[in-house]
Amino acid sequence: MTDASDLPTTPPEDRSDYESGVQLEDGMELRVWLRLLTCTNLLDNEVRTRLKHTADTTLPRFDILAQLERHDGPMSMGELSKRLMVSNGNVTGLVDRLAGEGMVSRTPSPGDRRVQMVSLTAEGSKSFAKIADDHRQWVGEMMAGLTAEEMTKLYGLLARLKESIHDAEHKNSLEAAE
Amino acid sequence: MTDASDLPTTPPEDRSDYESGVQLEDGMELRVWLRLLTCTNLLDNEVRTRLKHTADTTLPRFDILAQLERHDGPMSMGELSKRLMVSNGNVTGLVDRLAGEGMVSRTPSPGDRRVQMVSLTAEGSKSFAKIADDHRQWVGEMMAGLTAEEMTKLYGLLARLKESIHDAEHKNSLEAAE
DNA sequence: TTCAATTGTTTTAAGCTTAAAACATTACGA
DNA sequence: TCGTAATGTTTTAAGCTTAAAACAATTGAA
Repeated sequence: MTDASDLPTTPPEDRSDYESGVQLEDGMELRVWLRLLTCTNLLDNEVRTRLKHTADTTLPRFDILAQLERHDGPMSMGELSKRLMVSNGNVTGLVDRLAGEGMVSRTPSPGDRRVQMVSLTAEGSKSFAKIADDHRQWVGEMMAGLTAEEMTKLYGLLARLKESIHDAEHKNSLEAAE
Repeated sequence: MTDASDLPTTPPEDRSDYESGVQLEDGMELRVWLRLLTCTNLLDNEVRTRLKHTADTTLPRFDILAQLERHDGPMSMGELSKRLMVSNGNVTGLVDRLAGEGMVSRTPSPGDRRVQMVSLTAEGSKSFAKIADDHRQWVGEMMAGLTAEEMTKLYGLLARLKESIHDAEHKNSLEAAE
């Protein structure tokens, strides 16, 4: 647990604004995209920074703990990889580090000797609970400036965007298949 | 330039949906955040994939070319680093690779022997123009499902969110300074 | 039964990223 | 002038990420 004296004396530079380079001729699509990127990165960087300062951990490691907590019981490496939607090799490395920190433990599956089962240790579970609370609070703070109505509207528009992207991807893979 | 036969026969897995793990008790803020992350990653992954397939390059390298093109003339490593809002060491590596590909050239500054000036080669400039066009088109395609009105609303709400995050950051650094 | 295909995991090579240390050069004050 | 502080860049160490190769174990068909 780092105390406040470890924090930088000057606030970290804002490294998240992709909009500064918008050109006059750029269309609305590009502007929306860049602003989306800006917002996501502002939030993402803030969460990563706080995670580092308050819990000395990282977002990918937190994500592993979250999956294990949710699943409630040991999970195989492959299952973790699928749920987190990252490569197998990536999970191997992350679990290595978490095991080194005493947050998770690895045991070979009794049924299938290829399989490694991963589970939260007591410490890992305790640590996760604390971090998840903090995380929820941080995100709440960052969005405190929006009214409930604005959040609902934003949520809806993002759903529309998500659909639109999925459609475009689908069209694209049809073209590629020709 | 890779041809279509290099594309995977099965579409790449969707590795971008962070919303699958939303819990009943999660608040609206967390939901908005996760959907924001989902949309950004869908777009981001799609752009990176297409960049790789059509131009065999990466987003960070494209960003460097974009800065150089916009600036219209040689730029120092430090200036690049500031504009891209990434570390100096990062720029060193990226420029190394771009120079290896013949996209940019490095020349020592005549006035100050510490300074390295970077400029686009003819090939780099040509390559950038092509990629930038493609990029604009891709983003357009992904947002094609939104009406102009929806895009405007989304743009506005994201501005509100951006403000809200900035406010929260400001508050947080005041607390840290106590 | 045997062996080839499949499945689960780790390793490797490459790239992106940062912070901090190391280096090189310039600026500036005593 | 001299030496120290500041500035610009690169290097290093560490972590995240992927794709592809390597390994290990299991499955299933001949």
